[in-house]
Amino acid sequence: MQTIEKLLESKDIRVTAMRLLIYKFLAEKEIAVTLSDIENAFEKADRTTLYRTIKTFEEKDIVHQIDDGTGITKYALCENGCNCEIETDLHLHFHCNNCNETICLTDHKIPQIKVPDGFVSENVNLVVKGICDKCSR
Amino acid sequence: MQTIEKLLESKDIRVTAMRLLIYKFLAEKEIAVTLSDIENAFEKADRTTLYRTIKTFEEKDIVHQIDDGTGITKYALCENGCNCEIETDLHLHFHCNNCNETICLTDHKIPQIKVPDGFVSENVNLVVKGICDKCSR
DNA sequence: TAATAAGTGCAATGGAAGTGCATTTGTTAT
DNA sequence: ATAACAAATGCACTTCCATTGCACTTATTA
Ligand SMILES: [Mn+2]
Ligand SMILES: [Mn+2]
Ligand SMILES: [Zn+2]
Ligand SMILES: [Zn+2]
Repeated sequence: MQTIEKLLESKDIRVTAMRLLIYKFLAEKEIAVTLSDIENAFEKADRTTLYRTIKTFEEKDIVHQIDDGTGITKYALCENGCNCEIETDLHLHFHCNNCNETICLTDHKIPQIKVPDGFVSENVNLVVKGICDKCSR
Repeated sequence: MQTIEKLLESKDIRVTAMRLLIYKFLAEKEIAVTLSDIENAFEKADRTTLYRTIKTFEEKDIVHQIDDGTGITKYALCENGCNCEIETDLHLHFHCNNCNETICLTDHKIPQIKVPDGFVSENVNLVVKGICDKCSR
């Protein structure tokens, strides 16, 4: 779509074939993906390119990184106007113990967390683990 | 102390010199430790032994694992009667972006998190990042 | 004391993240 | 249009941490 190119340009990211493909791949995935997932989807491309593309997207706040506790970093597109710069993604993430998929619950914002005196909270990572909607029914 | 031996026995863990030492090491640390931390504290012992000791402790719910987002697994003693079996540690963890230390905030329980219909929450991992009390003053 | 099981040490493996450098592709200035 | 330059890509390699196989030692128990 035309809009993806506009989006990339608006974030000072040069439009390349690879970047468009990776963006589309992320956009049509409803779940967070690992680098290996991307690798498998683009077997012709080099791992490094995919890695650096994701890192570029991350720096420019197009994707955010998710640490769901599996030890493998996952990535997902940011919401429109998510402003990761200011506060890292404020929504919570759900990791399914059954299918091992991780999903952004973008409507579910992270509640205010109180910390003891002397501690300063800058951001919060909240991962709920359990059974996802696909696996529970 | 006598009590450590009793504790280990009550959890069906054989008492060995190494295990007592590692337990004591964890007990006197107020922060969560990495395997490397333990390794540095016991240079004479083999990495594998330390690793397996920690894993044994983990299985028997004497320590719990903490994923603070640094990519390196950390460990800390469970609270008395923490019952990790039922619900993984319910308290929140604080990671200091300055000194890189991670601490259990055992008094600060994780609030109830609502998830969408169809999702079943089994447990929650909550890591707050910011500046710790030692670094903020 | 012999048989057995558990604990420990050494070596090696595997997976994922990250980096250096050469090559290719795209942009900009002449 | 061409040359000069900068960014993107591909390949090889490295590092770091987690994990395992197997031999050896130490502790239990028969
Ligand atoms: Mn997300
Ligand atoms: Mn803890
Ligand atoms: Zn699922
Ligand atoms: Zn600190």
